[in-house]
Amino acid sequence: MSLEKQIEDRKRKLKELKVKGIEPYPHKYELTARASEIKQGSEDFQNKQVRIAGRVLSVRKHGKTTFSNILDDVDIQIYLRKDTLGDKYDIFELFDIGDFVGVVGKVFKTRTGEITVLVEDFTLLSKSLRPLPEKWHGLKDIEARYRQRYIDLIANPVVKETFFTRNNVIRIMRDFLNEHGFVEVETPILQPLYGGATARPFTTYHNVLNKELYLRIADELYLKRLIIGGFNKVYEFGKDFRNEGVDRFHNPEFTQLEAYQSYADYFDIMELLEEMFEHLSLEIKGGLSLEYQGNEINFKRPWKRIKFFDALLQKTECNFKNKSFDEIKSKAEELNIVVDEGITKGKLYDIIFSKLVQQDCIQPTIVYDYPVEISPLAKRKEKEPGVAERFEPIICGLELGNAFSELNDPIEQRRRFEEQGRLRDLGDEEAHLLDEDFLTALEYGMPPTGGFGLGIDRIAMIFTNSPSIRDVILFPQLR
RNA sequence: GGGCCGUUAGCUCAGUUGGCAGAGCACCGGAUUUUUAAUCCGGGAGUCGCAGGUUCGACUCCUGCACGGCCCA
Repeated sequence: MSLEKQIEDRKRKLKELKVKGIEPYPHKYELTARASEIKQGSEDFQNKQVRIAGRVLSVRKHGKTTFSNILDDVDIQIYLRKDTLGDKYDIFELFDIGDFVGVVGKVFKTRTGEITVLVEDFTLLSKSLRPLPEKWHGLKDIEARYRQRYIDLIANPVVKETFFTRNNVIRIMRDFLNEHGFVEVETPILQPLYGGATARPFTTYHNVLNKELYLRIADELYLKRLIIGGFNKVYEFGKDFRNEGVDRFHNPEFTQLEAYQSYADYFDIMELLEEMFEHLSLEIKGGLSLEYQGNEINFKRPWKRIKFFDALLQKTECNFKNKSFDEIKSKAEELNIVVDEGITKGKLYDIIFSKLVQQDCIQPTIVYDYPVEISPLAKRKEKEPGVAERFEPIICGLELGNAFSELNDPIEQRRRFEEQGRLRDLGDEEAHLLDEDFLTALEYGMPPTGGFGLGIDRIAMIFTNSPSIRDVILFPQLR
């Protein structure tokens, strides 16, 4: 039957129910148990009366008896008999798969041992007008799963598990930081000037203020202002927005955790992150290892640590440190890396690194001491010109975040911004903007500080063994 | 931006060399008092992603477009 006819038929049943004086959309229903409690503690519930509710998933009718499964937090079988329900039994004829039903009845075990509620009374809680996907193939069409995630959640129970795990990741990290004396804050998403990352922004407009605003690409510069203001340890979970392509690892809006700790440097941050990931793995997986897309990952401290230029040296037998742009470019071409016209030295480093090194970092790896050209907010390394105190944690070839000893010298920071300005003039649209207000704040003095940003979606991918970022975002961006 | 693959009933999928549009589930009618992918009998359900082209004839071949996926940039 066509979809239209099926909807018509359900509306017909809706009318019939109303004619019989049944309200199809009542306001509430008192529960005494959840399906999961009944199933787990079945002995305690045996022969006890319960009130439960859920969405009808399947109906097996045998004349004067009917079995049905309803989906609460888990699904549970209910059993209706004409001899217990009398005339009311026939009302169930007007129920469809997808309807919400409330049930009063006694818990028992069927012949085959399945925990079941023998229905003594039932109530329509919400009439569904559209048919659900079929029961055992579920909903497979990837586009439909993303566009109509609510159906995906009903049809594919594993999806709910993924998002419970995502929730756990965030909760455990938040608890961890709270226990380590960090204070959670909220900073502006609408910013007059965007900064803190190398990316293009989304632009919007405030009518009353009559000015352009940007959706933040990072929280960094505001959190540092709070360090300047005297917060010793701060963090923020929030959405950042980057106006770039959409693929398996990128969604234009994504969740980031940023944290800053005063009097710390990037080595302290490395240890903090290692500890946090160990803790996360223990809490979620019950151990230090997990499988991600066929790779066995172990979070045990200390992680492998390798310097940016040493990693490149190992791969290419070429020392890229302190080389001129032309030297790096010709070496890249030698390595069959396509170099776009007008690329900057920093971008070139970035491409070579992600092509040659990042892919192969399967176990948790800390790559540190990045080229200063691509680290405009990180402190320069003492006695090592060209290198900044910056690291990235990489797992399964996935860049999970970014961390520095934060640059707190206002004069040096101004020079770095000015250098970014030159790159912008040469056409690099992702170069950082000079933020005069931030420089003013720095001029008041920022203590030595270590900080990090972590991509929460990617971490959720790893802990849920999801191949695509869209699997861990409830409503991912589609065209 | 480029390459490859996909789009057929509400869902999951077949569709042969270009020759009547198919199945299972779901749905509708009937039988059925412990089923669980219930079973049995009967039924109807389609803008074959969209727009062109080739052809006597297109789900099928060609071109363009849209949406999605993977890979590359």
